[in-house]
Amino acid sequence: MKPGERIRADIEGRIRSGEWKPGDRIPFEHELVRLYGCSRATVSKALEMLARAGLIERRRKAGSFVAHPRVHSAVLEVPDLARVVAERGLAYRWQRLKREVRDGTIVVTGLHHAGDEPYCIEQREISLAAVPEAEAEFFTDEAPGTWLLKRVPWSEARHRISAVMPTAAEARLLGIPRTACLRIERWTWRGGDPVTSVSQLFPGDRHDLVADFAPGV
Amino acid sequence: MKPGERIRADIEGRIRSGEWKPGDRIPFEHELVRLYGCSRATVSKALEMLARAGLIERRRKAGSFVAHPRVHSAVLEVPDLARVVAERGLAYRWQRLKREVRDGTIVVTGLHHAGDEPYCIEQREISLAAVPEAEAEFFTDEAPGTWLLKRVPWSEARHRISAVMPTAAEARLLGIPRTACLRIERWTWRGGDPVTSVSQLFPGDRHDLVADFAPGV
DNA sequence: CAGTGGTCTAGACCACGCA
DNA sequence: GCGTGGTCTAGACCACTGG
Repeated sequence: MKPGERIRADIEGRIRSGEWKPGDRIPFEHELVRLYGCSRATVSKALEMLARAGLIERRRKAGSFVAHPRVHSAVLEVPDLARVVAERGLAYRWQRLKREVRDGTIVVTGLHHAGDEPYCIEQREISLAAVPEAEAEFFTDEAPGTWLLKRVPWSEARHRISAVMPTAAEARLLGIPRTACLRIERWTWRGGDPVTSVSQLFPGDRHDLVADFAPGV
Repeated sequence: MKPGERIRADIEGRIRSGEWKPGDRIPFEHELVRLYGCSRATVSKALEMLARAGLIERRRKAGSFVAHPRVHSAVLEVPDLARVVAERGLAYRWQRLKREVRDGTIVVTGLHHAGDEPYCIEQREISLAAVPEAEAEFFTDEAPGTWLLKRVPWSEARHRISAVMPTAAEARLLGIPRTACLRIERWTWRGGDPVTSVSQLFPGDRHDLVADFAPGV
């Protein structure tokens, strides 16, 4: 095992096992240099990775300390619908319902299907200022999300997840009674300018979201 | 500006502006060493940070490339309920409904209130094997989540978010009609052993979740 | 104001993977 | 094979900050 890896694994183990508790000071860099017989750059890099993973907190002059656990954030997987459907062994299909242009924005409405059943209602807006080539697209065969992923440069995004009752029209489209649905809204920017936004509506019994929190993994 | 910072900001700017597009190869490390007149360790560290941020992808022998954007994961904030309620300018209160012990597990049920209204039903399980001192706690004044955060060492967690209809009893507790609710389930482990799990049920119109995705920030 | 972490230089060896 | 990124050594200076 490489020296840096060994240091990281060793300290991580002591923290996860509870031997070193939140708030405890871990050895100074120069002490670790002596303990492990390697250079300070190696020790520093190992500590930096632990700090980035949220396991320790580094303070000038004071040293490095075992961080207090915070289960206040987690990594949310936002899976590709085609993949989710395929993983359940069902055929995926996109069905465009409507496409219109208003105020320099393309608005596309459609249905994602799993097998023969509707799975998700999607309403997508695309800014023509940000993605002018979208004007020539009709999104009949490919969902706009899939199309965008292949073309749009780097972006920031915000998601909002909520539980709502579907309108009568939405319930009809999804082929369900009026029961709880999960709504995911996503806004995407590029350099501060809006690129696209989407609202997806899932029957509550057919879709959920999973988020993991695992410091250091 | 420090050399490493300058390199990182420079490359990041070229990527975000679209000058360097996904799939493009960025200069080799030794070229950047020459361009910026600094050591390879500095260049390497700058590239490592960009790679960790997901902006570039590094491949041996081939070089480093601008990564393709993926909006497939995001950071989900899992806020402290007391804080959320306080931020809305309402009084927070915890009301324990039941506490029992079965199979080496404490099961606590209670209500989080915002102002005078119920805000969330919580059912919490705590493993006595992992947290023996919980046996002496009654959780009448403090929600078990708050109590645990102060005591339990590091942990891994998994969240599941879904939309459900409340049972008649749940709707009565929340003081709402039978309308869509957001359910958040969380399981927490320590070193692979279960520590606690919780199920929280919110009226759909009173709570939602926000997740951000901002590569490189 | 002493000692910490933060950052940098100049060099080196290695493993991997494309040609 | 050979050049790339991955990792490491040994040493240095600096900014910050806690005692």
